[in-house]
Amino acid sequence: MATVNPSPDSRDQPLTATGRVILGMLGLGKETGYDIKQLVDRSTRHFWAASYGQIYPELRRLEAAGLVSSQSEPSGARARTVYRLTDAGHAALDRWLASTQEPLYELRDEGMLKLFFSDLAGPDAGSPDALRIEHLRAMRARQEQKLQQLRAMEPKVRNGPPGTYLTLRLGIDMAEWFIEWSEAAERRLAANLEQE
Amino acid sequence: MATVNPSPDSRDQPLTATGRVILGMLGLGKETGYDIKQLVDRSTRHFWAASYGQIYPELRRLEAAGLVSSQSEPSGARARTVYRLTDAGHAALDRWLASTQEPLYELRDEGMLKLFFSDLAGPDAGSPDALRIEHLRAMRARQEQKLQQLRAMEPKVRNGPPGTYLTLRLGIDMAEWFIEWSEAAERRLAANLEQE
DNA sequence: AGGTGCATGTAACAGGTTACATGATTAA
DNA sequence: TTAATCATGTAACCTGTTACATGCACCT
Repeated sequence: MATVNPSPDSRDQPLTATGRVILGMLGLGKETGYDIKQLVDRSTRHFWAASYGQIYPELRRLEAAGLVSSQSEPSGARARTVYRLTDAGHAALDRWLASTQEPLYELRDEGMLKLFFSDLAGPDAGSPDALRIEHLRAMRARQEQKLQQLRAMEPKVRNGPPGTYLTLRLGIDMAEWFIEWSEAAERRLAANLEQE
Repeated sequence: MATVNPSPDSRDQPLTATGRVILGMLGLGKETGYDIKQLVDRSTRHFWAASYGQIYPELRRLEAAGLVSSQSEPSGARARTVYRLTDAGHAALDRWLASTQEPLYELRDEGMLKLFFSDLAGPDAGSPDALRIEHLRAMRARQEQKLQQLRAMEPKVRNGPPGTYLTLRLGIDMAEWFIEWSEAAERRLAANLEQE
C-alpha cells in the first residue's frame, strides 16, 4: 500500500519553537534579526526568551525552508538584511496558531528548589525558617522587578493588539499575586520564628 | 604576589544546577539514580525536571569531584549502585542552600506565545477571540491536571519536611489562581464575541 | 573625539531529550 | 507466563548560551 498522504494532518512541519517566534515577530512587522531581538526583549522575554545565537541562524534555516524571504537593504554602508514572510510562511504561522496540540511548557525555578531542600541546611545557615524567608524574598525581588518592567510598558501596549495586551495583563496579575502570596507566607514563617 | 586563596568565596564550585538537585535528593535519603528520578517525578518536576540521561552521568561527575561516594550493593543478580553524600558533598549542598546570589529562573510557555500572536491568525481559524478562548482552555487544562496531581500527594507531604510542603502549597495555590484567572478572562472574551 | 545604538554574525561550549539497549525481580 | 517495576546506562541529536569579532551611523 503506497500511501502518498497518510493523513491531512501530516503536512511537513519542520518548524522549531524558535522558528515560530520568528515567524510571529515577522508577522507583527519586524524586519531584521536585530529588530526581532529588540521586540522579544521588550515583550515575550518573560515567558519566551531568544538570543542572537538562535535568531540569525534560524532566519537562514527558515529561508532555506521557504518560509521567509530575505533582501539586502543596506542603509548607507551599514549592512541590513530585511526578512519577510512568504505565503508558505504565513500558512505555517496560521497552522501553528490554529493547532490544538498540547502547548509546550517548561519551567526551571531554582528558588523553588531551594525552598524544597531548605530543611537540609546546616545549622550555620541559621534556622530553616529564616533561610526560607530569605529565599522567598529573593524570589519576590525578581517578581517585583518584572512587575515594574511590565507596568512601564503597559501604556504603550494598552491600545495595541488585544492578544499582546492579554499576555501583558496576565504577566502583571501573576506577578502581583505571587508578591502577595510570598508576603503572606513570610508572615507565617516569621510567626514560627518568634514562637521559638 | 603569590596568592593561594584569592578570596574565601572563590572555593571551586563546579556544581551544576542538575548536580545540586542530585545532592539535595541524596540529602533527603535517596540512594540510587533510579530512586532520585522517582522522587523528582513525584515532587520537583513541576518546577525542575530531570531525565536519566542527566542523572546517571551527573552522579559520576559528582563522584569524580569527590562530592558523593558510590558503593555497589546488588540485590541478588540485579545491579544496584548506592550513592551517598561525602563531607565535601554536604558542605557544597549547605553552601548552595545558604548562597544569596540570584536564583536561576527560566520559563518557556508556548500557550502565552500563542496568545501573544493570536491577532495574526488568518480568518479560517475563526475570530481571534474564539482562538484565544481555545488557547486559554488548553492552558487551563494543563494547570488542572497539575492541580490534581499535587492534591493527590498533599496528604503524604503534609506532615513531611516543612520546605517540601511549602513548595507543594505554592504549586497548588498558583494553579488554583491561574484557573480562576483564565476563567474570568474567558468570560470577558465570550462577552466580546456576543457583542458582534 | 567618544559613546551609544544599529546591525550581523560565529565558535565553543553547556545543557538536556529521546530512543535505544539490557536484564533481573516480583506479583498476578 | 506475563506484565509491571526495579535498575542501569549510552549515543545521537537538538537547543540554547556566552563570548568574541566587526564596523557604520548618529549625536554631543
